[in-house]
Amino acid sequence: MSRDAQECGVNVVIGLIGSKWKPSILWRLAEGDHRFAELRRGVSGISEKVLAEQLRELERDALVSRTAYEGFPLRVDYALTPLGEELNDLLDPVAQWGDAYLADKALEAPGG
Amino acid sequence: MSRDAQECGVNVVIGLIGSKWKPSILWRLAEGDHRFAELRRGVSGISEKVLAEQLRELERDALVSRTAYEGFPLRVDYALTPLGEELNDLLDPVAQWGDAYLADKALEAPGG
DNA sequence: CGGTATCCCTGTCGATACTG
DNA sequence: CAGTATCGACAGGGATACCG
Repeated sequence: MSRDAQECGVNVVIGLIGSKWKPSILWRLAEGDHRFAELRRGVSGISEKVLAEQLRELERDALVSRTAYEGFPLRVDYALTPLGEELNDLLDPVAQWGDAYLADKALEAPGG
Repeated sequence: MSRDAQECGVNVVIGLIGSKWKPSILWRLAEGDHRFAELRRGVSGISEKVLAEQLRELERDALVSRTAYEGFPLRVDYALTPLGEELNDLLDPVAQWGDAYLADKALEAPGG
């Protein structure tokens, strides 16, 4: 695959978090550690398969860390890495802009 | 489709520019107006169909404006709207972070 | 609880040919 | 030059069932 699209930097970030669920996962994790089931509930309609998938990618990309505990019942915690927090912070103004954009659009097309 | 994923704001922005080529198109446009063929060359391996598609979406989303001139040969200019510039500016630090991320990864896996 | 395996559906993108 | 039409490939994601 490599990078056929320009390496705008933005493309890198989109490659990292540009999937359907990753931003939501990251937001949840920004609040603190979460277990698998918590994320499953917190994120909305995501399936187990996809959540696990996204989590593995996030882990691979060093944005999220996974901690498994030995006891029973099974327990695994997911948390943002420093890198993940960095990105999350960076994305905060973007999120605000996105909200404002949405509000603006709502005004233009109230009948939506 | 609507928005099943959380409206994190980031998801909004990803919906706007999270496709394969839009960031690159936006970067080009950030340099100033461009004609269709200029974008086609500037963006790399994008096909006419996809470029036209992306441009229409960008226009629909009020990020890009289209200006057609009557004369011949045909001439159409694309430019960032104020909103588009806003977003582009906002994304600049994100792009820098993305570059740094990439450089960092390159160090970790030189044999990549 | 915390996952993995399977199968399918859909959207996105790519190649190519054609039009005003 | 600046697109549109058509067809096909492919990856991401969804539903469901099963495992340690």
